[in-house]
Amino acid sequence: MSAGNVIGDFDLEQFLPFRLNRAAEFIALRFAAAYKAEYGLTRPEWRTLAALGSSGRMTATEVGAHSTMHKTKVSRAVFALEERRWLKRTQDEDDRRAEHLELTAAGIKAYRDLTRLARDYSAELCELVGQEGVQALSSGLNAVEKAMAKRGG
Amino acid sequence: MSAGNVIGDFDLEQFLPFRLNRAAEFIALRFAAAYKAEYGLTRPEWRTLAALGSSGRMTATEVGAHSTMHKTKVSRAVFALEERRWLKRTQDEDDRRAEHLELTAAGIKAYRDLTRLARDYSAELCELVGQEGVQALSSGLNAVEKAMAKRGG
DNA sequence: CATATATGGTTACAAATGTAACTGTCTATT
DNA sequence: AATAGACAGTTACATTTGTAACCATATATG
Repeated sequence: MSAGNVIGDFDLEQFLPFRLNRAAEFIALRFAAAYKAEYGLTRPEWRTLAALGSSGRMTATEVGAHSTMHKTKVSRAVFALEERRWLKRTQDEDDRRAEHLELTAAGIKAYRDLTRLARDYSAELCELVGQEGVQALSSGLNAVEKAMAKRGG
Repeated sequence: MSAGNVIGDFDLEQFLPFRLNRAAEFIALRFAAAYKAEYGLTRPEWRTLAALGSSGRMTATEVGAHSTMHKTKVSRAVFALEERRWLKRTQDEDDRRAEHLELTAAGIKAYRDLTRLARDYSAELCELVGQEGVQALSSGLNAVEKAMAKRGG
C-alpha cells in the first residue's frame, strides 16, 4: 500500500488538477481578501479593472479574452465599475454594437492603489513560498500557458 | 513602455494569482468535462468520491479537510452520492454526531472507472504540457503546499 | 435588396455557492 | 448533575454564477 491508499493506486493528493486548484484558491483568496476589504470589489470587477488599467482602452469582448472571463461576468463587472464611476464607455463610431471601455481618473486611482497591493502581495508570496518555489511555479505555468494557446484555452 | 502597459508598471499577465487561477480553471475544466459527461457528477461530488476511494472510510469533516471543501459542499455532495447508492453512512458508536462514510460496491466501480479517466488525463496532460513543464509545476506546487501547511490553508 | 447568419452585449432563469443560523451530541467546569 | 462551550452535520437565505434566449447591429449570400 503506497500511502493509505485503499482501492487501486490512484492518489488524489498527486492529481494535478486537484493540486493546482487547491493552490490557486489558496493564493487567490489571500489577495481577494485585500481588494474585497479595501473596496468591496468582486473578482470579476478586480480583473476588469486590472485588464483596463494594464492594457488600456478595450472593448468588453477584449477584456473577456484577455482575462478569460465569460461575457456575462464581464458585462456585470463593467456595469458595477461604471456605477462607481471608475470606467466610462464610448460607442464605437464604425460598429455601433461595440463600446470602448476606459478607466476614469477615479478608476486609475483605484487601479494604482490596488496594483500597489498586488505588488506587495507578490513580494509576500515570494517570501512565503520561497524564491525557487515561485520560480518553479512560474516556469510550470509558462508551459501550461503555451499549451493553452495551442489548444484553445 | 514594457508590454502595451499603460498606467504604472503592473502587468496582470505576470501576476501569479491570476495566472495560477487561469491555469487551474483550464486544467480542471478539461477533466470536469469527463466526469460530468460520463456520470453527471459535480466537482464536489467527484472530490468526495475520490477522497473516499483513495483514503477509505472517513467522516464528512475528514473529507472536507482532505480535499479542502467547505462543510456545506461536502454535506450536499454526500447527500447526492448517497442518493445514487454510491456511498453509505454508518453512525459512530461512541460519538453519535459523527458518521462514517464508505463507498458501496457501485461507488467503488464508479471510482475505478473515474480514476482510470484521471490517469488517462494525467498522461494527456503530460504530453500537452510537456514532461519538464509538469515537473516544474509539481515542484512549484510542493512549495505552495508547504506554505499552506504553515499558514493555515 | 432580401434573407440568413454572425457578433457585441444584456437579461432572465436555473443551478451552485457561501454565510449564518440551527439541531443534536459531546466535553469541561462548577 | 447542571450549565456552558465546542463540534458534526444540516438547512435557509442571499449572492454569485452559468446557460440560453434575447436585442441590436453588422456582414455575407442568394
